[in-house]
Amino acid sequence: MTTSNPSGRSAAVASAMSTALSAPVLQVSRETLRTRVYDSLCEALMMGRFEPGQSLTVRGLADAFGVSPTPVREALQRLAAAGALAAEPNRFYRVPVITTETIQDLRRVRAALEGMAAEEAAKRIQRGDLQKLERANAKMLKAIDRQDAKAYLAANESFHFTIYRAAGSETLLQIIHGLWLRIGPTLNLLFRDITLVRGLDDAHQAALRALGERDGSKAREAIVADIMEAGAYLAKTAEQDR
Amino acid sequence: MTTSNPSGRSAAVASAMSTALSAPVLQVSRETLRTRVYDSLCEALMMGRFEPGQSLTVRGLADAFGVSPTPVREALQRLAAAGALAAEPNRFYRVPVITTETIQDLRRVRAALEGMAAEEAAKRIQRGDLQKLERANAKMLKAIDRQDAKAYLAANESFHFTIYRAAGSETLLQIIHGLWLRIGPTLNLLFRDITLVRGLDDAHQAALRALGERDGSKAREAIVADIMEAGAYLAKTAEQDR
DNA sequence: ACAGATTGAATGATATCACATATCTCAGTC
DNA sequence: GACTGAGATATGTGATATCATTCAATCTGT
Repeated sequence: MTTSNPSGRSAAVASAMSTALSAPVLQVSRETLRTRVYDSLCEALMMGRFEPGQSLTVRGLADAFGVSPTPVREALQRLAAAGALAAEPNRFYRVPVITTETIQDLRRVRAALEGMAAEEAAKRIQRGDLQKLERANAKMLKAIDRQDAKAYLAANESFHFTIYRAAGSETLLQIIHGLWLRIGPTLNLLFRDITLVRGLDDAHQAALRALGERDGSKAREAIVADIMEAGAYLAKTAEQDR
Repeated sequence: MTTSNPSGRSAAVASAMSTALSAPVLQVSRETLRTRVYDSLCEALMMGRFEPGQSLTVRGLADAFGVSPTPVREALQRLAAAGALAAEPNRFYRVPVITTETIQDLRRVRAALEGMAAEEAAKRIQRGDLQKLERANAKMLKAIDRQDAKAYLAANESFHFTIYRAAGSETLLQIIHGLWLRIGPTLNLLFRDITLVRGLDDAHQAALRALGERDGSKAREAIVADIMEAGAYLAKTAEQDR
């Protein structure tokens, strides 16, 4: 056992981690081990491979990744500093269980920042990015048909971040990424077992159209609507859980 | 010598650090060493004790703080991840020299987020916080009279963050703090040697009034104006330097 | 049988050590 | 005199060892 969490899922997760990391990317990269670990953990969080409340231990992950505790601890610390993990004093790191208040807080900030990014993206987006958006959207529709939540969420992430990258602001991109890291586990948990419906795609369609027409305020509106919709759904489902 | 930077200021800075940290805060705190180091470095960055371009070394700071390299390395890494320091591979950490493009980028994001925080603060701010704002403002005026840039900047920071804390969003607060960390060294450097003028206070007066009247959009406007003004001044001065 | 004390295992934090690499210094060479 | 390259030095990074703390299971006394 790599961790002591009650759900007992971490061994499986850890082995997934291990394979993810064991592709050493044999370029001349200046990539440090802790960066690799950090990136792997980010992806795991974003893809919902960790459940809220699950505990992560330094040694457990170090074994899973096949590295020493040092870079793992530093990656965990960085995630904790960003609010993506909760660090309990002298205990373990934990995937945070966020409250509905926090969800709403995040939603407000996301709406402001991602809306701003979308508006900016409308001015600068290139044809290639628009095509990329079309493809991501097509993937989402297919995922809905197959009821494949994982593929849906991956395509959704790709769709959004293609837009945000197009905004050309490194600052915005970093902050938005940090926000997604926080909401990711909870979002993905809730999406895991539901039936995906076509309606979820409306806001994306609107965003796509607005970006194509280079209409900044419409693009903003569409993204904000998407965030609000998902957030409302999330809050509703969280409410039911209690 | 604790570092090898050409300006040769780091020894003095380091000793200032040392005294800052050597007050061990003998509470039962769960505070870790790396957190203490991180906080000290944050404050140093915010107060302009480091110049853009200055290099910081793990071992140098460790000596200055009287701790082992480990917690220092982790604090530096965290700052680098937040964009408050630049990490040069197998070289040293460096206080970033930011471009005017980055300044404008930061300014846009700051305007959106700090404006949002001010608007929210207008709804929720308490009488006690308003008094705190008055005091901070009075300190700023006194600092202008004395031409004391350091006191001015400290009071300015206190003023702004009192507002942002009043907004009641931990998410916003963290992000804004991160943005200030990035802009801090450059901002403080430029303010160090100028003659402070009364006009700098206008936006703060307007913000204070708007918050007192609980007028959210006016409060937003005032804060945005303050950011834009300072940013324009900053860009102008940076332009002159070339 | 039960409540409190105790001990042992697990964990994160820190210190120390080892290593690869980038930069600098300064002979030696053309 | 300028340049090249080997060695020295400084640096961040990663691994390992040790420590303090926490928590839970066990033990003990009533």
